Amino acid sequence: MISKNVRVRFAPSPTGFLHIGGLRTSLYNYLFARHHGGTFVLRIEDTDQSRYVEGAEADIIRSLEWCGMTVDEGPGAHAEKPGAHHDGPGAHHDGPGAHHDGPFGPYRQSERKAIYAEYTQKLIDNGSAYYAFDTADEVEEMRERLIKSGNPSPKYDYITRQSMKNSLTLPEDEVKRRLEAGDPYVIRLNVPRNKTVKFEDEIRGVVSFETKGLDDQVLIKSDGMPTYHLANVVDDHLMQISHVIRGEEWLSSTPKHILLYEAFGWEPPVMAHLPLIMSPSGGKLSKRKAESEGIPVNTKDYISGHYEPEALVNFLAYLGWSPGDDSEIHSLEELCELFTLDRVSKGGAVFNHKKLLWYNEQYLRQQSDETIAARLRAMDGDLVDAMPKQNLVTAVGLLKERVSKIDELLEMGRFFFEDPQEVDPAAMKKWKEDSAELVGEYRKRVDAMPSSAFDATSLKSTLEEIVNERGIGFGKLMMPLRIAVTGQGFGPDLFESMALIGREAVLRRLASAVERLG
RNA sequence: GCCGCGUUCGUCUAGGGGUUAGGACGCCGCCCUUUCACGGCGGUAACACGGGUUCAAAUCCCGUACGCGGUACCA
Repeated sequence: MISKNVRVRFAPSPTGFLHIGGLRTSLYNYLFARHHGGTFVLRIEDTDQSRYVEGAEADIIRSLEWCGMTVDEGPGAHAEKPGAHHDGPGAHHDGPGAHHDGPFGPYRQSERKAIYAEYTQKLIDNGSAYYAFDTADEVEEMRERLIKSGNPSPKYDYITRQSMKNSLTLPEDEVKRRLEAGDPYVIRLNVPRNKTVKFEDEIRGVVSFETKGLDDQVLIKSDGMPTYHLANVVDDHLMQISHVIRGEEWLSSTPKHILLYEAFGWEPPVMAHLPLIMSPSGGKLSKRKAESEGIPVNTKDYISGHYEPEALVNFLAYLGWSPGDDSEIHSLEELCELFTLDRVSKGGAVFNHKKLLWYNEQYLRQQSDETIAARLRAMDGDLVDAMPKQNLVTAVGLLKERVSKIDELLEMGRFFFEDPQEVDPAAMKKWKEDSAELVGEYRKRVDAMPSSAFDATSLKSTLEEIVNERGIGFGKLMMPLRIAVTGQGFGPDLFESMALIGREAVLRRLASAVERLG
């Protein structure tokens, strides 16, 4: 049974735009938190200064918001709206020590250095950690030496540390002298030699590792920053995180974390390692792979690509989880209700872009024509403004069953807004010898129609007249007409479309097609 | 290499001792539509392999293979 205080965190590092895999991890954390009436914390793991990317944090926050996930605690979680206070432009509440983002702040690890130092000292004091003065080069040298002598995965461990420069091998006074002299050092975890580390993973069951396969993980780097391993344990404890739900790539470093909890004398949170999202060609869905397979990797690409956020959320939720029934479509609220960890699958899940598009269609079609029309106007005002509002709404109704994403409406419906500039080469196969003559005849009759009669019904009966008179197939005139009016071989109902485009433009396009296509 | 984790239709998955192994995406066909789609109906297609345990194994156990992850002063 899940205890009362569920607190989970999404802890991305701001090294780039939010990856789709990170977004799913975040989603599962969010769903779990909401399902149990718990708290969803966002923590920024910016301990690697060399990989820090400006704007990454803002991208993460924006991505979560776009999906509809609300952060309970984290940077900006309780930020006031600009202008709510009379602090004047440029007034800043953020910065080191700001705790208004939640009761356990700060939520950026770079702002918690003092905390890590304090806790690391406890580890030093109780012998669970030690100072190591070896330079990066020296460690590298050691590795190479070991590799040469046939050790495929050299480690700074129980054995090798005995020949390195650290507070376990150096005389006490030299350690003291080096520390006082300000010699650079790292702090390493003192991993015991022969111990079995066991823990129960909510998704995988009992997992166990032998400590002899682990190295003396660096806890504090020489720049004074903690590594992920230390920071994540200290923060999860201090922030009272109840469940750690993260990607499977963390599974093998979990024993180090367990060792740390033990060294501190803390109860570890419940662990749950999620299956990875895989690329269709196999392997973890990396940027390179995904993009070469036409899959956007960054959440921002889905935003700018005009995907429906509900569709992405729904799709991602089902990538590695299922509610156990035959349902497919669920809102974020419903997913919160349904989500449990015991229904998360163990194996990696291949990203299926076509299924995502199917989800996108579902969510697009359930929106009213008016809503979509308004969104179109916001997307491309210039093009869309050429058309009266009501006509645009009608056009949306004609088009929306035929596209996967909202931006495709602009492409497919371009002919509603402007005369076709050229004909789709694929469609030209349907333009035959007699097409020009037939289209010309059709134009003549439409021209002769009173403008009051210019509607879908008479547009259609006019075509039927000609076809019947000549004893030819419907499509014989239908397709050339479509090509002349839209420049395409497919699209919404032609007669409705022509009625919407209007008499003047239709006559103009027919004449132009007869002339240009012969 | 070593350590860990996985493995049910092409893909996402349900099913956890007795099922005609279910659904969804995709694909194919038919119907609707004198057009493209939507929609409706139908079809294709899976328990990685080998041993056990059992009256009975996709399901439990052990191997093997394959895949993936990790093996950093990156997260």
